[in-house]
Amino acid sequence: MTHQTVRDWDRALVPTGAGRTAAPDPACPVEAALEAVRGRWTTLVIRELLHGPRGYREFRRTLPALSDKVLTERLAQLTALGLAERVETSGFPTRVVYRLTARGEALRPLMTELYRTGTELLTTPAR
Amino acid sequence: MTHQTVRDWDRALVPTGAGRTAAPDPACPVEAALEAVRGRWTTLVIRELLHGPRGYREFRRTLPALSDKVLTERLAQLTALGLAERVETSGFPTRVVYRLTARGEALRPLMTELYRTGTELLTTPAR
DNA sequence: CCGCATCCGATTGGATACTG
DNA sequence: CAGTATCCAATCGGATGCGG
Repeated sequence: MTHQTVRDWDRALVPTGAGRTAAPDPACPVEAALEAVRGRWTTLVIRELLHGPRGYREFRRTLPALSDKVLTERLAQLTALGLAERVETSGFPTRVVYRLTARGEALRPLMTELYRTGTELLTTPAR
Repeated sequence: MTHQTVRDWDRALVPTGAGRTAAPDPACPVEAALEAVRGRWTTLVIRELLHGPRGYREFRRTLPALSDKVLTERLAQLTALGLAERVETSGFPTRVVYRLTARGEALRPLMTELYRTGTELLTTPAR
């Protein structure tokens, strides 16, 4: 067996070179995924969007303690990442909704896994 | 069909009451999972630990840009959450290693999923 | 109805120097 | 070797007030 730059355990855990970073790097898949759910309230906003399109005031209703500023920031963040989009209906009165893009739907398995892992952590005592 | 407090989509996405929070809450599984991977360099330290036990200087070698301060913080954080443990061998010279606990091993599927989702996000164009 | 602008206190993490 | 301690700049997020 010849020398290999990539060891077996390395391949299993980080299949591509992008995962073997020596420092935080936006090109690392793990960083990219975390970027999408980063910040307080972000996963809550995503959860709402996973339930379906939502108007601004619907967020304010289901997440009462979320301020205008942070909500605006989160929607801008998700929009900038191409995970959600702002849709303005052409009727009257004009209605604005935010909805997940196909890209945003890619977060569903991650959210499920976060939920599953978190449940495991919460149910198994730390010590 | 009678009225239900919990709708079907709700059950699928957030199986238990803990997932239907109206604000950020440590008791929410998603928050609990994110707490474990929170902070710059954290997933990199976890990745190293998923490869096996590591000494302090091994971290400094494989993650050269990681400062003493943050490394210490991350190891303390993971230890406090019961995800890693500090093991001091009784031989001479004394050797110190950090290794994942059984609880910490629970993060492996999450790391894999973060990697998978991130790869999907990086390979599908935002627009 | 759907936000944006500003202020400000708290948290974060990098740089640097020091210790058992 | 295996960390601590201190300082500081940047980021984050809550409160409040304004605007199309």
